[in-house]
Amino acid sequence: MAEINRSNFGLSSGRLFQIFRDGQPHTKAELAELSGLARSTISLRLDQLISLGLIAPSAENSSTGGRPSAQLALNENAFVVAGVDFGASHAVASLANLGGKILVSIETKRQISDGPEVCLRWMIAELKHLLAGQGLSDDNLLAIGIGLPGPVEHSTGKPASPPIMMGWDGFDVPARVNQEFKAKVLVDNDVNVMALGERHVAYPDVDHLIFLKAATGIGSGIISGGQLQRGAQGTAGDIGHVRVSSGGDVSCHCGNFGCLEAVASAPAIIKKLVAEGLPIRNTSDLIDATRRAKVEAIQAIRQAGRDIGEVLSTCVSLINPAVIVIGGSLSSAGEHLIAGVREVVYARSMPLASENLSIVASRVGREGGIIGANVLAIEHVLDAETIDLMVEQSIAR
Amino acid sequence: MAEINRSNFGLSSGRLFQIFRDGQPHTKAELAELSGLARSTISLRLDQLISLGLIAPSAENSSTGGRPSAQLALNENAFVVAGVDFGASHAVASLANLGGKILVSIETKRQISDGPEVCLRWMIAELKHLLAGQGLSDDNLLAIGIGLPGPVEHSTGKPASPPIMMGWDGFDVPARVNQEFKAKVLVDNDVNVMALGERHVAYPDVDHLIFLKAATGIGSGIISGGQLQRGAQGTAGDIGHVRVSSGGDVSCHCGNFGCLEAVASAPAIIKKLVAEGLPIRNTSDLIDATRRAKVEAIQAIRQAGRDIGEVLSTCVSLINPAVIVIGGSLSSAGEHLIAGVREVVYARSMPLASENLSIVASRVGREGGIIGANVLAIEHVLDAETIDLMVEQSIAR
DNA sequence: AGACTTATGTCGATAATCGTCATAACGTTA
DNA sequence: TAACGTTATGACGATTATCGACATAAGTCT
Repeated sequence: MAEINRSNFGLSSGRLFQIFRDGQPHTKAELAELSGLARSTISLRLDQLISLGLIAPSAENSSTGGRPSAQLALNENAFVVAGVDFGASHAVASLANLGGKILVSIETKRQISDGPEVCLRWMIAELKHLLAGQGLSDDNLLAIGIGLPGPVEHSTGKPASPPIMMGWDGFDVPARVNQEFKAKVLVDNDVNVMALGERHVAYPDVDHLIFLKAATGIGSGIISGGQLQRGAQGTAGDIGHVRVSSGGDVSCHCGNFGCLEAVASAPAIIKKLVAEGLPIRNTSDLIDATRRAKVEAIQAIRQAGRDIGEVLSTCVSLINPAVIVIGGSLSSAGEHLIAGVREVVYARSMPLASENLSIVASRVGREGGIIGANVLAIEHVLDAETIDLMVEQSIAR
Repeated sequence: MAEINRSNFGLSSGRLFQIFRDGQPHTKAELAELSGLARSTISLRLDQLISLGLIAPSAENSSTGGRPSAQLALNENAFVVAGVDFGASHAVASLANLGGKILVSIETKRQISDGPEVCLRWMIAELKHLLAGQGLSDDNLLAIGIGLPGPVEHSTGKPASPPIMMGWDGFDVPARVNQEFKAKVLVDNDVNVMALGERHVAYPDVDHLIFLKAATGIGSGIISGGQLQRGAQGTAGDIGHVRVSSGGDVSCHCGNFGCLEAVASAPAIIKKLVAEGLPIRNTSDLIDATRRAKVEAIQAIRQAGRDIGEVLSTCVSLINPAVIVIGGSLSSAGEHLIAGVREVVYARSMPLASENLSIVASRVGREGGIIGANVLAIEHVLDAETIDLMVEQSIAR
């Protein structure tokens, strides 16, 4: 019957579960030693997690002379989460398993400036559609991660004075979504979300990482001390409007002069090249030009890299990261952008801070947004407290 | 009211104790409701903490119609910790209670370049002396916090390639100290330590704070997300060698050009004023000159403030702090330095990041170092795990 | 003084955890 | 193939930890 196993002391089921988040299989004996609890107690706890589906037997262990130990591992397919990435003029919705593997995704052209009601209605309809396509009900969806192109107060899920998101300011995104899904809703800045995605895929063990996105705008997501840093108002990492030396008195749409974004963003570079007579209309034209080894384009990209590097060298002094990842559409232009970044950062940084610093191109690329959005959701779902709550509820009924 | 907060289940004595770290008195009923445990269980836990001396009855509560509840609060005098602050040419050793209140301190002129053996031997002798003066034995000292003027790998307590600390590179400070004291030894950069001190005294509830020290050198301590950020190599916050626009090709002792420290540090300002013919030999001459309203000195300090502000404006974009504290000997020069900082930071920062930003002078001043060093020690002592360990050991005997 | 209210400590009841033991599952050896 | 050694597992009684109720203490109010 419903034995009430309240984990009052020591490791609760949820905290025990954290051990499995590395994705590796573990034996009961191993867990018992790690936690200091008796094997029989561990068994009880694991039974709870197994009955929830979160843990499942994995490949059998080879014998060490006696009965082989059963291996248990995280069951990535126990539930699904959703990851949604809104850009300025596009949107992607996706479902992923608990391992962060994208199951399905769908992209559309959609203006963020259409406002929250329109955008979120699209998202909700699309998620319901994707769930149905996977043969799942709404209850299988435990959390929804959303990336938005502007500052977000993550604790409440409300956008904060976003410059390009008309109608979104202060809109209670989780409340709106929860009218349709009871899943937990996590909202964050899109660049923060991309930082999470990059870390999840390529640098799971790095605790100090800066992700820089260079595209129409320039922004960064900062992971320091293993945690995403959001700052007091949720604007941490907003480096697009830092003044750079080559900025001079170039005016920026923010109202100031000489901002990084005013000289090194895709529109800024295009504007400059057009003034030089090159027939470049958009970012993909720009990328093409660098692929065709058009000298002016390459030089412009490289200079943008130097400008970005100037700001990043300050970041290196401040944050002392182990890895800087360069992403965004501009980074598709081969190694030219990164070469410029490296040139300046390594010239300007103190030896101790730069000797173990890697400056690399994004490995996940365009998928970083939705992967990160899913990671945002997964981190909530697999949190010890969330798991403890699930265990409790499953005992209650 | 009747909501049982089970997420706090598994509340060990150490974790229960965390509630008392606010220094406020609490009643058993309050704790029981907060933790979801029965009052009788709470009583058992509290008995353990009381027998350790960590908790003690405080002022009686006024009755609300029935028997008044007994109030319990953190007993700040249960143990002592030590805080030691090494500067380039001076050193301070102190003892404090668990509330961070300095009990005694002693200062001396001492060159850090004398090396770790000489400096630490002085420290050990002085601490033994101070303890004896308080009528305490070595066992009453639970932890020692040490601030050093250079980068430190906090996890190991070893200085990392410090520029001005000859002989300290890689020296195992905790191991040396533990030859004499069994107390836990925590080592960190002196500016990080000052940030902790400032926060403890003046901004206990602020989770995003930057402390800037402007003196012989320029450095900063960054508290973000409630935690001191140390970076991958322990050099986070090292902003003295960020290039500033007014730096031009002024050479810096680090080997680079145009560093903030090369134009806005005390020696840099003095050098400039001397070149203008003013009779200024050291920092206190400089401060005096500003007190006597010497225009050249005030202008130089204000310009230093602008230079520092230039770097801090980038920090604001990156970290999005709620408070920036300006400390160090240069900040003693009235409001001139801060005025320069404010001028640039508020001009350069985005509205959302600056509307709730305070830029203020250090309130603790010279004592910040030792207070912070003690806080470093206290944070370890009052940590849930440390307390749990103490409880366990007291049960064992 | 007596009724009422609220906090506290005690103690039996109950639930959670532990430790032991019989058993299961494997390899090895006779 | 059977017997034996080895190691993991589940079950169950023993042990602890926690809970909940109750009697009592210490106040206020009438």
